Amino acid sequence: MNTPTLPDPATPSFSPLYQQIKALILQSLQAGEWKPGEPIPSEMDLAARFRVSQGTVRKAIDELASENLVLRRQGKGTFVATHAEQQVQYRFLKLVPDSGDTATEGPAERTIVDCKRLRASADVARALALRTGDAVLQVRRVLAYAGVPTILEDLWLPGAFFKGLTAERLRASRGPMYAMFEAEFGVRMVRAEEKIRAVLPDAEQALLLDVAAGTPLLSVERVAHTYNDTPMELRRGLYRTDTHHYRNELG
Amino acid sequence: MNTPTLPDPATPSFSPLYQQIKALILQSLQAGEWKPGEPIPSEMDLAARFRVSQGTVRKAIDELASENLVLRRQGKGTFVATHAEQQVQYRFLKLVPDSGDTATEGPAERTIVDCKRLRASADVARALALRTGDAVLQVRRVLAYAGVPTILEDLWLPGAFFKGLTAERLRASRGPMYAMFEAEFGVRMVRAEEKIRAVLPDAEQALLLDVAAGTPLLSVERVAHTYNDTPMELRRGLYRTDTHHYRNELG
DNA sequence: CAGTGGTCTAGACCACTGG
DNA sequence: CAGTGGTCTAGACCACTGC
Repeated sequence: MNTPTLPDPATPSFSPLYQQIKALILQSLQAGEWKPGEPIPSEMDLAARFRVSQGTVRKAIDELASENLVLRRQGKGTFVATHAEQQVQYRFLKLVPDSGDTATEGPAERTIVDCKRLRASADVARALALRTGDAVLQVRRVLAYAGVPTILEDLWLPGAFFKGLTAERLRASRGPMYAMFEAEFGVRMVRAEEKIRAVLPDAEQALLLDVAAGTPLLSVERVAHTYNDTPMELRRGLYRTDTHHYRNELG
Repeated sequence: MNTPTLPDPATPSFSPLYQQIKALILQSLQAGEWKPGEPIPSEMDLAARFRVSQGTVRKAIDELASENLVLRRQGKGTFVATHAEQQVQYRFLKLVPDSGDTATEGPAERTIVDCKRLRASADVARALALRTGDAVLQVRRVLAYAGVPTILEDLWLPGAFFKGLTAERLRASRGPMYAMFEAEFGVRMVRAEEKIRAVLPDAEQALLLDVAAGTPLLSVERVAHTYNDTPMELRRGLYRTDTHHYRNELG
């Protein structure tokens, strides 16, 4: 399966079999051969399909599982990961109540403030790997916990992938927004990076979050990616951190 | 190696061989059988020592490596992880310059403001799993980049483990503080969790960071742990985020 | 009970490092 | 060149799930 070439330290020209198998499975995931939540073929089946041993398929799937692209369940099978999971809902939201008790808090009350199509500004275009002026969708929403507005988010999506997304449709959907993106638009967020700062809100932001003008807030700028590291969403969040905090684990 | 018991779903009473091997290796790491930066025995040697196959040792070490307790280097061996590594120095510091160019920035200029022994307050004691009133060491320092004070940190260490740590000794040490902890006190930080908020500085903090009173700052409270999840440091950082930001990856 | 993922073994061979 | 970690195979058996 390796292209036989002369040894060349500069361009490694060597990729283990299981990496090649992983790439093939990744292609099928990306092509939508198996839908989110569905099982992929068993290790034995995949081994037969690719003409390799079960152990090699296993190692390929191990990596996909460690990247949260796929979910193993002993005795049942291996399933395409989804943001609609009950267990790991809101995988990308790191804001938790100071009590730590995210269970008792319950889900956020969501208010869509705005949802409109417009042309990408320079910085939005850069973040989404588009050209300035390309069509983008802009959404603004507020999340409240126990009636207290806590998160104000502006987000931008490439218009080409989200045709037909409206404020009504956002309001109608239940559960995580990323789960809706999977079901309605076939777009799955797989990885993201965030830049966090402390800022002061402008007048409009202060009003929406119901805080005084001088209240320090957490600014969280996120770029979320699909497969292939394609950026698919830019999100700028403002978090109140008087009753909540951003929780992070360092390994 | 397994204690044979009747199947009991409630108390799993089953632990795979490689987990047991991992625990044994962990014990040796903890006991200091191999020092930070040193190689541990080869997979073959460990397999012989524990009377298991190389593959089983391999899987045990794989997990230790994925938890950054150990570092594999093909052709050379497996080494006890250390904070003194040139590559991954400041593993736990997530504040980066907005340019992203951490290389050109160079190391921070460090100023030890204060270092004293005192008795643990209730909240410090709780974080460090001590009793209120136990001896702790308190350190305050400022980190500056290109002459601009950017980080103000207060940190607390359990006095029992850091006998003889003084401001002079802190000033004398080069490189990451955690590397010094390893070399001088045999304490290795392995894992940490951070709670992040946006706050306003008090007068003294504003002075030390050379910012106006109303400047929003990132408050980063970290609890760092050694092996066994023993908390060994409480650190409260204030970060300026006008030229830097806290960078986080979501998987 | 059959089918799935999970563990364990033994052995062969490959890629990388250093002397 | 010998020694290390890294890959790959084939086969046996175990634990978990659902029918």
